[in-house]
Amino acid sequence: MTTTPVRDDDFLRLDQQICFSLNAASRAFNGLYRVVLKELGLTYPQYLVMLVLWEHGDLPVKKVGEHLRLDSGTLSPLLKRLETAGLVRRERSALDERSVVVGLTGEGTALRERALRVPRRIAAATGFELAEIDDLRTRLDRLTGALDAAALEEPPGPGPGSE
Amino acid sequence: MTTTPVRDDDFLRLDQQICFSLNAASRAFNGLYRVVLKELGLTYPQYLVMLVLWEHGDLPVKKVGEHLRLDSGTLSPLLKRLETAGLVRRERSALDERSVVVGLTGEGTALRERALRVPRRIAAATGFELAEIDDLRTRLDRLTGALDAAALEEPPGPGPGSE
DNA sequence: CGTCATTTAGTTGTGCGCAATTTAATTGTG
DNA sequence: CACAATTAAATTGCGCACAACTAAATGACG
Repeated sequence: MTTTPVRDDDFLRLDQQICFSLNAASRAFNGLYRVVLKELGLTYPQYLVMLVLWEHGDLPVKKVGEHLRLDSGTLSPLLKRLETAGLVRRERSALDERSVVVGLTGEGTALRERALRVPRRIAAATGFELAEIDDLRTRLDRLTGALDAAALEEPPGPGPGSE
Repeated sequence: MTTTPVRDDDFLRLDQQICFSLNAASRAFNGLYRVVLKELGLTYPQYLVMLVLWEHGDLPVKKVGEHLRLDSGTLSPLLKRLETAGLVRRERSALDERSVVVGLTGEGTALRERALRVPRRIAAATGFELAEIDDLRTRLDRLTGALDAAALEEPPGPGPGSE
């Protein structure tokens, strides 16, 4: 361990920096997407769902959730809105009646053409080089992995091997 | 311009990576904070507000919002919950009756002692060196600045050209 | 075969984020 | 002083994220 000695007091301020910065960046992204996606009639999470469907084709709700780290509590109402908008269809799977398969309608498929313009506008807005974006993405993914792992270890007991 | 020629098609996938990674990291952070903050009875946004108050003392709602990039639509109900929890007090300013000053109660001030342990647990969970966290923070802040600026320029017109 | 655990969606409830609107106080201007 | 413009909070409405729970279908096992 290369733990640099830092007083809790200082740490509390450092902490605010990183968690807050990440939060702010995420919301700033969201704000820009809101503007750009408005003309497509999509919210940012809806756009993410459409990206998944455009890339992978028809998928059960479960699979969509795995791609986006979202559960049915979030996806069910969201997909219902996409269905109302005429972009997707939902049908019970014949093979497994528990599963609901989400598929693109013609309109949903067609929307992809208009969505192709979105990423360039977003990327341009960041002012970052592609390489830097990629580097940032790598670090963030590593961070996410570490945080998820930690969240699983935190709740049960404060030490190794209780219960 | 060092624009690497990339097809819109590829771009659409790259795009999913960066926006999605940031979103995922933010939610992963949120999840870990949820676990760690549970014993303090705070949500993550409430924790951010407390951090601001601990650092700056009593502040009008407006100032709290400036520190956190949040407006009264978010802060009003949040502060009401903190008030109900007995952590803060809200009083109309005598000098400017429009303004509501948010102040810590004794209980709110005391909570800081217990909160001092939080950052270390979070930082440990990331598995990142302090230097790397700081580097990441810097990049994210730059990103946020660029995105905010872009969001202000986007809405008026689609720019030179299209439509 | 029947029973029970697991899996998959959906529902409910709470809280956040933000746009749009409302209300009240303050400031600026003639 | 009167009156319009601005400012600060609060409220309303919508959508997302997540925990907790329900309902229905499937799979495992004696």
